[in-house]
Amino acid sequence: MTSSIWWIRRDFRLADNQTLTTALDKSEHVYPVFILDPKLLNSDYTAQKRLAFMFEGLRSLAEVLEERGSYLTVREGDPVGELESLLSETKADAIYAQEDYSPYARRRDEQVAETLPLKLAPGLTLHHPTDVLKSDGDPYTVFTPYSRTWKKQPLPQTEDLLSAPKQISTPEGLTGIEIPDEPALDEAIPFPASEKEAQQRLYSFTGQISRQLPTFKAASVKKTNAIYAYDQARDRTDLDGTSRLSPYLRFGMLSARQAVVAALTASEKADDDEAADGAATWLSELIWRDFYIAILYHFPYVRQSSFREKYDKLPWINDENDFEAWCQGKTGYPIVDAGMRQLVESGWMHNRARMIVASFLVKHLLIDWRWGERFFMQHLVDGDPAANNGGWQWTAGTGTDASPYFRVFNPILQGEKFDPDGAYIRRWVPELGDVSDKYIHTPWKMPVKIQREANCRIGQDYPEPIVEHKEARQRALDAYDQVK
DNA sequence: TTTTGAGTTGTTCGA
DNA sequence: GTCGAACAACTCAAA
Repeated sequence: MTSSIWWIRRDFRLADNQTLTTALDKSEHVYPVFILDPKLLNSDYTAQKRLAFMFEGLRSLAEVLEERGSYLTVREGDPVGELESLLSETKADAIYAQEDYSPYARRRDEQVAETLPLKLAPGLTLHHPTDVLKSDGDPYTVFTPYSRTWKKQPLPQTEDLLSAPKQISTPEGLTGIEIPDEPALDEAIPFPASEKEAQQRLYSFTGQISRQLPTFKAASVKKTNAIYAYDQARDRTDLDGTSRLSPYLRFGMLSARQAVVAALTASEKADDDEAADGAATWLSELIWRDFYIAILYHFPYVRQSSFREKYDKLPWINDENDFEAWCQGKTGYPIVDAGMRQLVESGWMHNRARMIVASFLVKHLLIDWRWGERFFMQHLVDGDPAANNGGWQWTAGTGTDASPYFRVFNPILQGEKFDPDGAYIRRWVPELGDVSDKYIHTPWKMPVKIQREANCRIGQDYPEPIVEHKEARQRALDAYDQVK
């Protein structure tokens, strides 16, 4: 009778789970275990909303495990110590876990492996960070050639996806703690936390359903095939054009492989150029995810400093009041404030808005990108160290194939382009609710009479812009000039 | 080793 | 309103 432990970390799923499947192949009994790591529960980068999503996800996972004759055991403490006692309590002879590539996770897993039988399986990314390398064996630092090589590696097909096990045999008697009730996932966070929800969203977004996915009622899905409009619609903050799958990929309620297979299949079925572009662009986003995970794997120092050393010398101003205004969504630039309030209220921000607010913080306010990176991690349900760091360094121009220094987003123009009717702004900045289209992106230009009519007095109901765009732009260009 | 082509997501200015 | 060029130089990847 062999037993093993399935140590769940970022693979909250039963379908297409190489870790779980291996554990079931190699052993008769499998104990699903989750360990609450105090270091991750209480760090500077912890988000209460992300914890809430995680706890809810654990509850969902516990339910589906019970439907399959198993149960989830939750412990809290240092992973090495907890796993040691779990091994002795269960007499298991192996621990199976999905490999994780962040610096903290790698250090933790090395420590565990020093004394305990830890076996890692792939699944977080499509390709392992060491599987996509230049011909000389060095890692890529530019996305486009990386993605070319990524696509040349063997890609999965529908048949490769692993079915969810119907039965998991877990002997009774292992005890743990209750999954915490607090923080709770409130209704403002539009992400029900379950594998089933992830599969529904993948289906509604790509129109692809694979026989290996857990069953659900396809009839309940209304929106279909947004992936085919993705190329155009994804940038519109006022539309629902993105996949909204990031939290599910973050916790592995969806595997990278399931997402890639859906993208490739959708691509094959595309019947015009626009549809094909949509599927290709979404696949590209999935490759970006692998890319930034690989960057953090090969260059772990990016967590602390710029990918390019000289940019550590950027003359940041780091004004606390400016930062506070940004955090609260009170910069006086409607599109920036809408994005920040969406983040703080709902735990998620539209990708286009992320770029706009990030550019504003780094370039208009000359605040260190690490402040913004940390704030994002403190609020994002989908917060992932690799993607978040990569995105911030790209915006700041300090990273791998970064945004050119002279590319300073104009928050007015960005608003006009990507929220043309101001619907996104009015949704998240209620004090601008009655402001007309003419002034929605530049409310400070309203004459006093119009302000009164719009129930929005600038300086009282809604702030004056904290910086003037043209001046701030020039100040940013000068600052970046000093590094050159 | 040298050379060459290319690089996510923009803005501004002047014709 | 629309359009193309300039914004700089640098580093990377691959031949």
